[in-house]
Amino acid sequence: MTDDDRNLLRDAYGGGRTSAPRLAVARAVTSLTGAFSVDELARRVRLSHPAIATATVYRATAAMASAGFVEQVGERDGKVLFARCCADGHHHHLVCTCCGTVVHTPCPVDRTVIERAGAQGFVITGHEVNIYGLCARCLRMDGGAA
Amino acid sequence: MTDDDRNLLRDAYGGGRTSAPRLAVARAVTSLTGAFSVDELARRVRLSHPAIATATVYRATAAMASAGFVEQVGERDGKVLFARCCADGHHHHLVCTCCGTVVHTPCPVDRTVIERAGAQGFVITGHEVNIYGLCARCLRMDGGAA
DNA sequence: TTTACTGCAAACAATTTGCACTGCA
DNA sequence: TGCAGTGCAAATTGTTTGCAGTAAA
Repeated sequence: MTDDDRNLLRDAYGGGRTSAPRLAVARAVTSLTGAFSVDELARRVRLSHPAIATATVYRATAAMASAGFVEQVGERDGKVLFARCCADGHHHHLVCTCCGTVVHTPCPVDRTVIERAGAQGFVITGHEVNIYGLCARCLRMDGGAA
Repeated sequence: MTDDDRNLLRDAYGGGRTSAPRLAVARAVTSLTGAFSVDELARRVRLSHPAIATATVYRATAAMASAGFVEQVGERDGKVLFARCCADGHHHHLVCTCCGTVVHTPCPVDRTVIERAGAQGFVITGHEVNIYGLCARCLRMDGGAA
């Protein structure tokens, strides 16, 4: 257990104990470049730690989400997608439907929408915005393959 | 079976047979003013037709969605929310988290977001926008109650 | 007569939870 | 030593599906 490991655990879980499974899950998250579902994360974790249970990965993911280390960035096939998120402030995510690459985007729900809602007596309390597309790399591969 | 019923069935399912369960489900949809989950719809249907199975309501809802008679407008408690939608063109929905009232709103994912994505080599292929809030009526009741 | 539609129940899959156990602090 | 964290397996829950029966066309 290095200092780096301790720092990672603190960042990922906002405190708590330093166990091997939690470290393995946090490392797996940092090793993934884009969006992932919990079971994809669990599969990745098991490459190096086959004994770690899926429930543990779910619990660790929930802890990381509440610590703000990962964010929910949409869903695919009925599974929730998460991604590591370093960006500050309110923003949303473009998720590549091919490789899962995540790009930040400012919130498109702007003053106009809020005012128009207000004009109808509606007060907006929250919103979900998930934008899907293809990243530059996948576009190239798609073009090359097709 | 009146002509109105036949018209409703045609609108709701885009054709197909005129059966009592399908008519009951379509009527229940028109009787609901806002967003509903499938099991809420099923409960409503059973007020008048207790024998109609949940699976039938799911199948009817899927048929109505593919006919464009209802649209998915978000989710709540892990359940997909649908609503009757008469609006044309691309738009999204403001859903009152209190009573389910649905209000249409233009798509906030505008040129700016698309261009910014394009600048990063990203081509947007789709998006989900669900906006939640409180409608005028619920705001008043909330204010009055609190 | 054909077959779309239905009811029923079982299947499914993502996620959560109960519980006893382990090992970090 | 105490309790957070874990593994395992069962439970939960929204939704789908297989199948045989019914009824619309």
